[in-house]
Amino acid sequence: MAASRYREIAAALSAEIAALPPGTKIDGELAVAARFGVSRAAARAAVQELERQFLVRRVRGRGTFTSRRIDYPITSTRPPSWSQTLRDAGALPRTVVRSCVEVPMPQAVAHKLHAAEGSAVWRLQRRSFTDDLPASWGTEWVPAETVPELPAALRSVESLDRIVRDVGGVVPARRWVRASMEAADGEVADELAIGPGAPVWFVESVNQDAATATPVYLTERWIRADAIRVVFEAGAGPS
Amino acid sequence: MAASRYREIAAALSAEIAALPPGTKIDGELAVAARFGVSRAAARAAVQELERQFLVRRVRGRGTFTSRRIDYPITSTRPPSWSQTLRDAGALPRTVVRSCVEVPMPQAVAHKLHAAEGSAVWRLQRRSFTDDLPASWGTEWVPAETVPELPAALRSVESLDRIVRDVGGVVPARRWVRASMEAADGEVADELAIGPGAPVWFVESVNQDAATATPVYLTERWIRADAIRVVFEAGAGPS
DNA sequence: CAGTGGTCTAGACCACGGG
DNA sequence: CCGTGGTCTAGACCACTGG
Repeated sequence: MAASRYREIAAALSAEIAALPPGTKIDGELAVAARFGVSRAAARAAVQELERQFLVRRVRGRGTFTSRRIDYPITSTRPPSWSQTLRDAGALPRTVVRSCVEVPMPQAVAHKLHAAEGSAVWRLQRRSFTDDLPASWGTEWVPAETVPELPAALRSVESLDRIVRDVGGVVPARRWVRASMEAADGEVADELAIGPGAPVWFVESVNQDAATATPVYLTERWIRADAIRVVFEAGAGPS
Repeated sequence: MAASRYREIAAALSAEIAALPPGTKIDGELAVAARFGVSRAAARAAVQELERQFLVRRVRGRGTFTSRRIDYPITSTRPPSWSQTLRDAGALPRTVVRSCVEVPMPQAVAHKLHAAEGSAVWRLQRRSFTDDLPASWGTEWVPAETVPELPAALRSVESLDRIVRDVGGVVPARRWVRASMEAADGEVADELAIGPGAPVWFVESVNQDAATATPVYLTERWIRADAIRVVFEAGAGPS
């Protein structure tokens, strides 16, 4: 079963930090090694165990900190807004635009949006943070006719959901969504500041106007599994 | 970036094993250490990297083997049959009954099945294997009136979907499903033969009769994320 | 600059599985 | 019995962060 020193230590630390608020700095590897009288390698194994269980987050040069996962529910009823969903969960979302350029719509995107291939579309690449930690990275495809001045709009409002409501005059709702868990590879791992192989979500979503059922925009988003607890729910509720 | 010896080794091994059929035995830690001229710890780190990326599976006493994840799509259209879904993906599913007892229906289950609390229900606990490797473990709740002789039926047929079709005369379809990724804790880790903290799915599903829309049974299932690639899809398809 | 986590070495003993 | 992976020690150097 457990019966290994580093798991005992992990369990002890786990109990200690359970009540601490997220973001609290806790003992590092050397401190744990000294306190429990083990080598640094064993102490490291214990702290890595906590990291695998999403209980702590470690940053080289800074230290080890208590952590929590933010719930991110994906359902047909909830509006597909990253910022709103995270605020509802009590987190502080922040989104940084990496690039926003107008390009001819690729075939694959046109197919999903029921739009004409080659028509003008904004390709928006953004990184999102929760509580100042990188959590998500990906691309949104917004037809230029829906929001002609997207870069300008993004300077005052971070939420794409809000922009298409206010400027485009549509109410986004999920039309189709697909999600799976993957191991982060090179580019994704870099953008999310995690090691390669760390678990990440890949979520693809086509959003439509609630009134007209017309596809409005497409998102392709990678999400850190240690930062966000994606909960997928579909069908008639159990109640 | 990468720039560490063990990641270089992991990348080299990854390329080597890419073409091998799943289940092929490959070099162990000592062999890798000798071949690349590094310590066993570095070789171990490389092989663990491959394990995190779901490329190999390691078993103490036996060795390291190439691996693959089986796609397990969860959609409203596909029938909620574990065995059929896995066979469609080209895997060989096998299910072993751990226990099957008739109990009074708990309140939480009754609520989800729209049934009377305390009425007779089978509580079926099973483990499932794909290609003879443990992949899933969990509980199914089947009202006794639907399948009065469930233990007898299970002796000849493994698929619960098939049994309720043939004996209960209903056609199961997903009514409601909820899924999230968690870190395996004690009991789950034991049943799935993985270390604590390994990534696992928790999938809860209420299935109903396609014709009458009456809830038929409830499943609560833990799934090894390294063995099964769960893909959810909801809403009107992109095509 | 000191402290952190990331990597690495060269050993060691153990539990487990299969011949 | 031997080979496997799981755990552990006692060191070491490095890259990165913060003051």
